[in-house]
Amino acid sequence: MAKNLLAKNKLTILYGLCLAVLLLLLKWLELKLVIVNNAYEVYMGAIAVFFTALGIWLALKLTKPKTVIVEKQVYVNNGPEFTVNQAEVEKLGLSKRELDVLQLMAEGLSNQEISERLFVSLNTIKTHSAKVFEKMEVKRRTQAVEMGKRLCIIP
Amino acid sequence: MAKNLLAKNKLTILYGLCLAVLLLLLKWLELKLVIVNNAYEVYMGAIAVFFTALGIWLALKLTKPKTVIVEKQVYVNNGPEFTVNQAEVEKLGLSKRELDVLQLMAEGLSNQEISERLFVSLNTIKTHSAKVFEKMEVKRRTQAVEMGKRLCIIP
DNA sequence: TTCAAAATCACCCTAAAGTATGAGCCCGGA
DNA sequence: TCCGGGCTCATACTTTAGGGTGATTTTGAA
Repeated sequence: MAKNLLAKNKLTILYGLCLAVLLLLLKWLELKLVIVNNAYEVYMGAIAVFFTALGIWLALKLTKPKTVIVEKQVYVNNGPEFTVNQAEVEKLGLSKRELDVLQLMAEGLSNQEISERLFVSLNTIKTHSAKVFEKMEVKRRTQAVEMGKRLCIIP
Repeated sequence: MAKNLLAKNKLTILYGLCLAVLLLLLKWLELKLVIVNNAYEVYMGAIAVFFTALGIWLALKLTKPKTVIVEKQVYVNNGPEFTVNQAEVEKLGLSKRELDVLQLMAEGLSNQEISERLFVSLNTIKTHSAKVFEKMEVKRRTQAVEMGKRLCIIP
């Protein structure tokens, strides 16, 4: 957010500076060189071309790219032998404790029961589960368990 | 393709016309009105602003919208075919509707979503789920799903 | 040592899940 | 015809889950 504003301000400042420099240049030309009155149009044209280019450049720089989300199917094998898919765990960024909570969730325990099993408070389990849901991009514990099993994170 | 070219030419012509008109206007002003020499900068500024706007407009009109393709992975289970363990279902005494509800539960759906999927009210789903829990002798939906999978009642 | 992430816990509030009870409708079997 | 089971829905209530925020402590890596 802050960076974006900075970038925009940078461009605005740059733009203002360009204008100022151009005007100074014109003034200088007016004072130091012989300006034929008939050459007005040339200057006008030059300015027009320059600022058109600047406008185009600005537009190209400032327009946000449109994002298109393409779903890519990934097939998951769920053979009889279970081994924790460590790669998936790391990809999701799940910590040890979060994984513990997810496993106990998958066993059908309530948050209260999980907290008793792990010797921590109910609030702690709520925090962990919330983080799990956030990282796995799900809304409910049932979905988290579903996904966890598919990804071989839990048996 | 042809239409595209036509459109581009149209814009180019329009652009050229704009420039010509502007120059004519300036010439006219120069000839017919009193132009204070000190007002140069004002005209320059006006031209700059106008052509910058024109450039931005041109860029926005002519460029194809920038697209960034983001691949989102969707995990799909392609395990061996699943066959319902009918014997277990009968042993538990689960009705067809109760089995439907259990299956959708296993997919991580909320009671609300299940009710919408089956075109019945939320209360009906609550009744079904309560009966499922009673028949399966579990306390929570997560436990029901766990047991259902173990008994091969659901995939 | 210092810094960031992980882990812990609390409080408040809303949403969802689950419990209990009652009731109406439909269908197939006794 | 009557009965029971399955399915539907409702109301009222309690419990659990989940969201949001903020705080403290622990710990591991730079």
